[in-house]
Amino acid sequence: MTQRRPTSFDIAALAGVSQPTVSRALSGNPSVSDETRKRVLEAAEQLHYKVDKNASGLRRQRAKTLALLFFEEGPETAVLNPFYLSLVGSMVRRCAEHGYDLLISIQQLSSDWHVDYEDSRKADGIILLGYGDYLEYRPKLEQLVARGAHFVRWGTGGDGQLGMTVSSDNERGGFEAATHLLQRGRRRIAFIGTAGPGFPEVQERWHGYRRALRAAGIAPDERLQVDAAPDEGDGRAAAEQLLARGVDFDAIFAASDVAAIGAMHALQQAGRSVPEIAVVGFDDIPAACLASPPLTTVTQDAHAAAEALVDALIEAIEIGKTADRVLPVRLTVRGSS
Amino acid sequence: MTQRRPTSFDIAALAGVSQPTVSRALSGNPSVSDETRKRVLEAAEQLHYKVDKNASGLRRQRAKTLALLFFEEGPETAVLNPFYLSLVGSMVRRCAEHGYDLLISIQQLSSDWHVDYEDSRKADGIILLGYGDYLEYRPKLEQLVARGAHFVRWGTGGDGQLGMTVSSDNERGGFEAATHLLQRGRRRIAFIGTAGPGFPEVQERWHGYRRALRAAGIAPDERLQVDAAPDEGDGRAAAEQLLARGVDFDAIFAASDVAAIGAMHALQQAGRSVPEIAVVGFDDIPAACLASPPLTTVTQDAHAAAEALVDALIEAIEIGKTADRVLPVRLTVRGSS
DNA sequence: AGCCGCTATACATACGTATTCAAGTCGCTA
DNA sequence: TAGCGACTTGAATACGTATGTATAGCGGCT
Repeated sequence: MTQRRPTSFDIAALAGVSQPTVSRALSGNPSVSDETRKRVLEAAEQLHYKVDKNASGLRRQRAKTLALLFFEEGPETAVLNPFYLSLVGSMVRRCAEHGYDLLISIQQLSSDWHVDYEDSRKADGIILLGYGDYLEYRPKLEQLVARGAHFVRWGTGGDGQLGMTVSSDNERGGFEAATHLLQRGRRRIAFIGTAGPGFPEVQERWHGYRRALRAAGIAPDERLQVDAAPDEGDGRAAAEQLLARGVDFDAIFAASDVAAIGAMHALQQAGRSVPEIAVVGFDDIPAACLASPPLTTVTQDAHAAAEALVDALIEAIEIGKTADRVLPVRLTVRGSS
Repeated sequence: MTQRRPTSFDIAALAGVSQPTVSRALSGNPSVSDETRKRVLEAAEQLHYKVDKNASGLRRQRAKTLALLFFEEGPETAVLNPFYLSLVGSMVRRCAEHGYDLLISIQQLSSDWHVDYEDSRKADGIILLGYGDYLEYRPKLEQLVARGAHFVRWGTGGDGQLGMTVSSDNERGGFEAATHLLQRGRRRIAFIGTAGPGFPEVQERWHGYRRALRAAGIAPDERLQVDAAPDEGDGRAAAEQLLARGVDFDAIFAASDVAAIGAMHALQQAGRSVPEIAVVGFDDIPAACLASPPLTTVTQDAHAAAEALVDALIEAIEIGKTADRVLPVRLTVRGSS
């Protein structure tokens, strides 16, 4: 009943050739004649033959698989950042175009996450996605580098970062968001987000924001900045804190959409109208246009980001070429500003 | 520099035993003495040894990997349903607890998606996630069954469904949603969602909704039902159509959160206040509490769903036990009703 | 002493593929 | 016609693990 799965030997027998020829024919080796290749392909088709991934991986010492690794703070919740999730579909597709599979994992599963995939040959390279404190992970990244592992991170490039990086033009995004608010006549623009050294992306957005203010001749007011993680509750709390401080403000630029949405909720709950106090976010997560009013935000092109990450990693694996990539951002104006 | 990756032979040499003993020690075989096992584990630790997944998979004819397959309608967009995405984190964790990896894929990549993973031994089983027309996929499911493949679907159990199924108690959810609206004094409750035979979950929710109406002595009015896919645009269009029909209604029960949110937008745009026309959704996607007003909805426990899917599949693979599972739902009342 | 049974380990092998090396065929030239 | 290269194909082998079978050690029994 459950007949044995066909092997390359079965194909060989059916096509009247030897097993190595089958392997060559299927992998596109040019030394196989067209005539033979055709017979082999037909036989393979007929028996529903597929190359055994384990055997193939064992023989060539390569898994043809990438690992996608979420490393976020936060404990058991397993609620992943929506922007990252929006990358997943495009990543899978891109991997498939290159003939790779995509394994998915999250941090904390094993304290050895950083080497597990490489060591067990589950994956040929790792895509790291995570806000959070890079400093904390630095030793692990160093270990990856030391082992010659291939990996890309989404985040911030440049200055002494470890490994390859793909990122949005965060500084530019911050600049454009703030400039937009200035053009809307806002002068007292609050910033919600942790601009500390552990969060380089946020810091860059903050730099862009300040550059815009300076360009408009406005001195940044420290009382208008509140720390907040990319999290609805944090955004809400940040806005409440702003209100409690009693400082005047007519706009908010939040370093993430989820925080921006949380802030809008707090404002509305406090009886403040939102387009009146303008709010701009960053990311353009799917939920941004579901908020009400729909959130003006700095759009990161998720599709391009996903492809850039995959392409960068595969290039590193296959031809050893490593180069950071910075993707353009664009402002998407909606109802909240 | 790049020293060769250690194999079980290296561990064996270091621990002063043979290679098979290493394999047995690491896999917990009880015939290895504690003393020996300890030496082996130490040696493995010392050399950073990890079992080669390809070799192991080849030998045991099992990949210790599950494939997660999204099959949704819609073309290139690669925007995946938020409820499904919210399952991912918990699935990964559960897989890891069982010692499995999780591969991710989307439909359309290959017309052979339904057999690809099995045939190439990439995965030992498949988790299928997808709304949409089961009828269309039925032949592929039949092929999976015919080949003795292991798979679970999220959706609807019962009556002649193919393979194993894990689902929410959709009928109950529909009943509770409608009952809640009735208790809020609503009498003319519209239903947004395609209750046709191709969408069994939606149909069950619709049945529950009608049962609640009947229980309250209300005759369902066909003009209060509008088709809509789980999609913001469709929800918006559905609400607009309701308004255009000129039929009176004081509440909407939408078969998905995204459609519900779309409907709220349409209502608000038309100048209708939302808690006044009450809206209830289904799913409890992360964005549901970000909407404004926050959406009352039927909560499906994503964490439980994820674990049930993984557990069911692994049980089928490892001990051949197959049983459908139905998960309870609960109503989460928020501002929209 | 001789034998049995039990435990802990070693030996040998198979999983299915990809690749190295050798060999065969053919056409062509000297 | 011998010989040489280009082009195809086949034979042999290695990848690293897990497991069936055999063996060594050892205590207890008659």
